[in-house]
Amino acid sequence: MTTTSQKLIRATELLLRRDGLARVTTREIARQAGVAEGALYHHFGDKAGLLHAVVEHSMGDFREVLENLPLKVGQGTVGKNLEHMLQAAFAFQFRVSPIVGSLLADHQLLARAREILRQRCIGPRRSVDVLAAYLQAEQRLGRVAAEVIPHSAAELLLASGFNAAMFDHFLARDMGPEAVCQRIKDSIQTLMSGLEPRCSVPPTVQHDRITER
Amino acid sequence: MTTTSQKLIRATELLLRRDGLARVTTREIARQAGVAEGALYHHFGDKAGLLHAVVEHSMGDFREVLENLPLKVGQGTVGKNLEHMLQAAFAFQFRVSPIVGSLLADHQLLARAREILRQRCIGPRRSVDVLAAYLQAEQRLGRVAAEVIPHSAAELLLASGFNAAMFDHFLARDMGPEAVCQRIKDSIQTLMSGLEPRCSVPPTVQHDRITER
Amino acid sequence: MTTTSQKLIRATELLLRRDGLARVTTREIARQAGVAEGALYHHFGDKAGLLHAVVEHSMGDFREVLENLPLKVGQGTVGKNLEHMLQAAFAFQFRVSPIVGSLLADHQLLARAREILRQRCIGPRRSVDVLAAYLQAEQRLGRVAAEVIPHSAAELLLASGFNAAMFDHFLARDMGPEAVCQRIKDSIQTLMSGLEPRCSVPPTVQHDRITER
Amino acid sequence: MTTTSQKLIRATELLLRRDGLARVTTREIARQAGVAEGALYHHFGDKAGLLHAVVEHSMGDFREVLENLPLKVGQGTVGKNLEHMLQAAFAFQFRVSPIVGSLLADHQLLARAREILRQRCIGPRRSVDVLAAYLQAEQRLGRVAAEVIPHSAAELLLASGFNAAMFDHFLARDMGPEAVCQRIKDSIQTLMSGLEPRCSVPPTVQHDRITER
DNA sequence: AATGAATGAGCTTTCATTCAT
DNA sequence: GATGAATGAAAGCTCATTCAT
Repeated sequence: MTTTSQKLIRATELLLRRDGLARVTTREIARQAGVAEGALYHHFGDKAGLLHAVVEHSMGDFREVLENLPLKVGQGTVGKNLEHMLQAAFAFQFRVSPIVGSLLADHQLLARAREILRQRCIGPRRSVDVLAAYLQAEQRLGRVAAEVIPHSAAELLLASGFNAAMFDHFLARDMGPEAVCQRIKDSIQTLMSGLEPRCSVPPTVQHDRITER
Repeated sequence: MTTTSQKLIRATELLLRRDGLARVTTREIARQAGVAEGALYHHFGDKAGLLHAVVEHSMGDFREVLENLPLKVGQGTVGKNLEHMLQAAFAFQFRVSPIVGSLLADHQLLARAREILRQRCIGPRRSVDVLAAYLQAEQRLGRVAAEVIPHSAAELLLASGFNAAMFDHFLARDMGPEAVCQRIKDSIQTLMSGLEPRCSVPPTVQHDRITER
Repeated sequence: MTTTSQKLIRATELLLRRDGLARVTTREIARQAGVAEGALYHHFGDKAGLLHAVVEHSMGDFREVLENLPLKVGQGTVGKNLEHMLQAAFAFQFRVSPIVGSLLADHQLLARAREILRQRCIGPRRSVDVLAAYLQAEQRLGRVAAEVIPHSAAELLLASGFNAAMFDHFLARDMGPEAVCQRIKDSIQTLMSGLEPRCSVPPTVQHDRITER
Repeated sequence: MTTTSQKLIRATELLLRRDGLARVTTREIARQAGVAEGALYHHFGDKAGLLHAVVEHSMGDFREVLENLPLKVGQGTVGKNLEHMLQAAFAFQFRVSPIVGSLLADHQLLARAREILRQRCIGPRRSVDVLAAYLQAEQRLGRVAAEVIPHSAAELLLASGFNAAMFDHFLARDMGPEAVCQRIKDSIQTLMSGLEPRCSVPPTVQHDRITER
């Protein structure tokens, strides 16, 4: 059985992605959910309340993945660990991107959202901090190069996913899951190896695998 | 002398950053600019027209920097070239971030903006492509490691700046120019060196390549 | 044991005085009474039905006092008889003032209330008539001056109380019982003696007892 | 030429008297005034603002009459002076009665109205004070009986008019101007002469003074 | 070119009322 | 009798846009 609140949250997610907050009216949400407009106010107080419920719902298992990252230090390979984390991050970022965009368009909503995120220790800054801490720990074990600035690397990795989510949204394109997966792998490979030529690797090897897209 | 259109564009930029599009009314824009509401319609046709004028105005010299990037191939150092490009990119991203947010909140506006950007070859995809082409060229010269996936590296670098701009906006913080400059340098250093320990570290530790497709 | 209907009536009286009908919702009434909203409809049919029950309940012993007034003709003093009657009238007027206000704001409710009052011979006009009849009877006995217009005097006396009740409500002040009592006594004294100087009383006597308030 | 604001004020007065505030919608006001709903907000900010404009407009020349009352001390006859003042008072009270009633139904509006009245020194208390001061001055001249309590007499007189206005409204009756005029004259005559039989009646009958405090 | 009063469609929100449990 | 989630009509209000001056 789907409850009224669930119907409303699902309808809102759908419409937000399709039309953008500014075009999504409470009337339309109720219609799409197949319930009366009043139900929205009964369950969520107001439109903003519903929006925040949608954000919560969008978090999925990202939080859990974030909490477990510290346990991975020294386990498996750094690349695999990063990959797992970024998959979860991207799923989250993809779901919230329509809302984050909308919040930037309304600073009143934004202020309210910021406060909620702060209270729950789940803001964007926190993700960066957790990832940076992980990288630093691996650095101590010698599994990450000493020259690396952990915070900077963490930003680079997470920004990549967030950016991709925003672009998908911006360009109204919809990468399939395999494309997403490959994009994440590519980012990690690039960041793992670094731009500077390695001493041992002769620069004679030409490769061109990534150019046709 | 400041013309009426200039006054309107400046007022809009200010209010967009301060309050977000959803809270910015034509009345408020006119008041802030010190002109009548009707003037807005004389000069820009409608509110969306004004918005697009603001985007154009926000581009600054970024376009020029982008055009000149191919000429830098093989010149100076890769790091310096990237740094110069990212500085200009960030300045642009910082200015447009309030507008990008607003566009994501209103897919009708977004569609119109997308069309304009496509016509002018100035969309976000274009920046990535130009930067990727630059990196590939440097790679052919051996100034960038062979394992690097140019497109992926370009995304990583630009995403970093865009992300930072969005976060500044999201968190209502305002990094000073020096902090911005340092952040960009850090990103480049991190990406240049790569996460994997360099040759000096005994190469016995095998790291998993994530290239299997 | 307090029944559900009693709880609802009390809650309504309280909220009506505190917030005014326009701000009193059925939900709030139910909450204050500690019962479900539906109960209101079981017991009173609709919100207007509840309101009329509150009016009935507010009548207290005023009706009885009114009925007994004719029996007082020629008994005790005119002043004491009037005082007793006005005390009861004021208590009633004080209780109904929030409701009278509300009725004046909604002529649909008002029409319904008017009908009920007419059927029960308890409208405001009836009070004036009863009091006027009493004064006329006393006039025949020579205990009230012959020049007095009984209906006019009755209006003056009742208006005074109604007015005071409305003002208490309007000014959100709350005269204590002693102040009310004194005000009624003053009104009666003033009306008893009349404004015109009495032949026998020399106007040389200065008095100033009432000026500091 | 009738301006938009004037049209709105007139329409509101009409509808308020006919239907009561709770039944008067902004849509209906605009329709009756023959202007767009937005005009209401352009000129008065909100519905409450319009209401206050209606009150101001309803004041007519009452304020002026009130200001001039002190100049009448010792002039003409007390009865005529009172009559003139009460005529103006009633005209005002009659016009505002629909609004006063409505305010009592909505304490939020009421609070705002109270504040405005206080700032303008034009509340109901002020009228009583001015009239009481007049009576006291006449008392010093011996033109009003020494036993009279000026404040109480002032209340009695003004309450009479306010009450009549409320009743006209409550009973949906509409006294013609002559009836109003006569009622006012009757009230004054009654209050001038007083209820107690005059000297011609043997003063042997002791009446109880109710002054003990 | 510039003005700003006027417009009115459409928004979010409220709340008396119903009805399955 | 009692409950309270669900309803949906209708309210106050906003704001991009027009147009006579």
